[in-house]
Amino acid sequence: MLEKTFDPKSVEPRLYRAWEESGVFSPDAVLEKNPEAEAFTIVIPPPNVTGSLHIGHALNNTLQDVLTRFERMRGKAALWLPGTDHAGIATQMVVERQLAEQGNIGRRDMGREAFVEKVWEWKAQSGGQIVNQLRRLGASCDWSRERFTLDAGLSAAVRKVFVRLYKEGLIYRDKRLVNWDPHFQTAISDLEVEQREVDGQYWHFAYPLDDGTGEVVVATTRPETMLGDTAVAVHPDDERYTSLIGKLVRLPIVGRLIPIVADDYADPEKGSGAVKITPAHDFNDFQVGKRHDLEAINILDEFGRLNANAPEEFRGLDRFDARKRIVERMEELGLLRGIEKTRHMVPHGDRSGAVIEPYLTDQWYVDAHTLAQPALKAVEEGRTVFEPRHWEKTYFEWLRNIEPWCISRQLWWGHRIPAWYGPDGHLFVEENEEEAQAAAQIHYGEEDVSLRRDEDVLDTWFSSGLWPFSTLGWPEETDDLKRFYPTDILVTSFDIIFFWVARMMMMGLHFTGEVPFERVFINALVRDAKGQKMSKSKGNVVDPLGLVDKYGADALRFTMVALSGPNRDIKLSEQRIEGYRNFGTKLWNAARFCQMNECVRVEGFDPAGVTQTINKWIRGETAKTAAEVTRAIEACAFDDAAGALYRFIWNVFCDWYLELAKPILNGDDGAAQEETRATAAWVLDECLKLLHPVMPFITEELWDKTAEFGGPRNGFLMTAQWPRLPDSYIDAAAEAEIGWLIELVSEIRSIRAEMNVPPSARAPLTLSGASEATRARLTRHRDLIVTLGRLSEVREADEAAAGTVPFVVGEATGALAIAQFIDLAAEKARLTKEIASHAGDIERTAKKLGNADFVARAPEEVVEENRERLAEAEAAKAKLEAALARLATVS
RNA sequence: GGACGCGUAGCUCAGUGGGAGAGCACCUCGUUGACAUCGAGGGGGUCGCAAGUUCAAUCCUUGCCGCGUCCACCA
Repeated sequence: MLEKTFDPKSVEPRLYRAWEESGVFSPDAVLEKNPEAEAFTIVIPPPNVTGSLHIGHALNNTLQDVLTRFERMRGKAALWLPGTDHAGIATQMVVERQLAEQGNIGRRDMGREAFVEKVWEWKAQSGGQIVNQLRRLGASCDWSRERFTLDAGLSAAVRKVFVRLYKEGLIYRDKRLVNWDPHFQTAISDLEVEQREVDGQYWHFAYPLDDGTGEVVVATTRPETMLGDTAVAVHPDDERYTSLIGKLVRLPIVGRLIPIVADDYADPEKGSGAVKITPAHDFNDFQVGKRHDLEAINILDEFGRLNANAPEEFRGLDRFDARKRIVERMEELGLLRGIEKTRHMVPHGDRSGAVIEPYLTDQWYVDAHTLAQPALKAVEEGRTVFEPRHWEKTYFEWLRNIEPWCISRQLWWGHRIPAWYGPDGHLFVEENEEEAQAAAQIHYGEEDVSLRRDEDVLDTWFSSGLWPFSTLGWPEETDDLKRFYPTDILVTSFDIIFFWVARMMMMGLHFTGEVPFERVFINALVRDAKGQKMSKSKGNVVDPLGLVDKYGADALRFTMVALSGPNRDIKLSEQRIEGYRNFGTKLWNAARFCQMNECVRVEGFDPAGVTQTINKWIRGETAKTAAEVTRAIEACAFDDAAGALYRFIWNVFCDWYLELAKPILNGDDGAAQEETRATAAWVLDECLKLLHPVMPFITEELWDKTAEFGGPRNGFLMTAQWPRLPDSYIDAAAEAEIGWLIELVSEIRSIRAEMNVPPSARAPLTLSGASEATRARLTRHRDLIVTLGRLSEVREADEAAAGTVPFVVGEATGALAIAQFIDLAAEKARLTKEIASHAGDIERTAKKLGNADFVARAPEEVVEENRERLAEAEAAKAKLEAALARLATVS
């Protein structure tokens, strides 16, 4: 006998282990039996190796697992390829912090090799926890194919890609302004910069004209940058300044003579209309500098301190100290013309939180513009489709305005750039040192050349960009690559469309000639119950593993699926999870009911052959549900799938079918009983299959437990065949009949409740005005109606008698003889209200039908539908009016 | 400044050119052997506002109001 409730805590780990050990997560299990099986592939968005499972992962990975389990059950060689990302900055940060906590010497003292070794040690010990957390969620990843972005194979792929892009001219070195993170002392890409609004000030400085005829006032929020000023720009059409163009100002403190140039960049509307130009420390100024051939003077070192290009007194000062100092000095010089408070956006490093400095350095760049073109075309042509579709606009927007991608990082943890410099600085970009040596020997014509390898590593996203094909063995022509690439669908969130999706498209198309995935499903962002973004600082972060502990993985999974509608945000409340836990319990108890009533699977049972109306009906409802769930998952309409499952299992199977089956199961018609038992068992099995992708644990457990009384199963539910039920299972006559039955019982219940008839009171029901078909139905289901309506008997009558409570079902009038419970006033009110409601309906419909344009222009079936509605409403109203009249007579 | 999205029941959200839906919450009743993590019933909405298209608009178009997100911007 099943327990009263399902116990996820004991079942989940046991089942997961059983699945994993049996090898069913791997597509190889399918391919062994059917080498021709169609492939289905998802590569996981590799979580950071430093990460732990957050609610966004729970959502994202649940959806991937639903798709994978679904396709696996449909007989495909389904591969969900897992792995983790080495996460350059994040990991280096974690390990550095840990070294500090343990009182170790720092990274720099330790040296590169030793430090990298430490990171690998850390990875072996505590890295990749998240992978086990995914297991707790029930993720059916093929762990035998697990990859790491820094493993040997992926490293080889990275080197190959780098060298090829370099030789094609799509990777190059350049000296430009980069976003410099003084905390980590590395360049970062535009995407890693986060604009934050902060309090700031404008300082207005006067720069004296060299000829002594006056001054020019400029404003800045970064006074220290004035030390690197090499011009002042004014708009060519700004009449206030036309006479000054070409003149020189003497830069205060520094004493450098700098020109006043005319440039469209200067906006007469802003500030004084004159703007200081610091080409080495401002992106706009850099462009101005290029146009006017200005010197770019770098005044900072890699820590953000003032360097030797600054006057003596400022050297070595932190940029923010220097800022104060500059303001003081300008004030002393009498050149501070004003201070203005402001709130403005300031760039910060997304990892370090440090204020980013535009900084002039040599870095490696990818010609993203060139690579973007095929990536744009592929989506424009629909070779890759985003869902929801509107995200394509975001993708286009970014790719059409893409800037060169700075890929070098001054870190130690990552893919070291395969570039070597000869003694004269000549570059050799090769996949390994031997090849670089060989190239150098050819170049220099000497035997042994001493080469120095580039110190930098690559942006983590460079290797992530290769993920869909590098994980499958590229550049080798592996069987996996042939079979599983391009992948079918990528499931990810919108915040990495630029970082990751776009880069995979660029790299995938360039190196394989094919799109890396045919569909991109953008999942929602999980927020707290109030709709706020979860963040550690707000303290509203929900721990998915805590929820798994409390409610079970299935409940969390169902919640994620049920909330995955077309919206961009998901507001997660615990109440919702609780509700879906209850749903699992409901299913569990339905199985328990089946067990108690010996609803046992019958080998060779064919639902097509059932004869009982309720069995024909539930067979059709099951088929409809299977079709809907299939359609919904195929379309990534996850909420629809969850809704269809919930409604069918709870509101159809449990609320009605099992209730309707009770009289038969307890009755004495042996054949009907046998058929109903077999049907109930069959429906339960179909429920388990259909629900399995969303709630794998409880369904697998029930699959196993029901075998104890239903005979052994042929393998896991996980590998059972997905229901494919023919439309012929739907029987219109049975549907109409059960629909009528449900309506009748509902009416009876409704009246009983409204009249406060005690459940123990059994009342007789009469039915008048019934057609022959209805009378036949009545005969067939008399026992059912009596039981579910808690009636004493059901009679046919010529008309509803006085002292009864009437209601309308179809063409017939039912009447409950519950005179002793009738509150005349309440009953009068009820009838009046219902009559009014019909009257309203009649009025609206009649008006519509009275409109000649409507009758002439609306489709015929709509007109006909309205005519029927009008007739029905009029008939019902008439019956209720008659009842009201009788009521008046009685009183 | 540019782009995108959203305003439907108290809350969270589905939905459709032709009679407004679900879950939760709320109210009433209920210990009939699957289930109180439950059952039966009920109340509750001029579908943000305005105009337009249409025989017909919650749905399509435009404008407005409100909310949110992303991108750009440190004169």
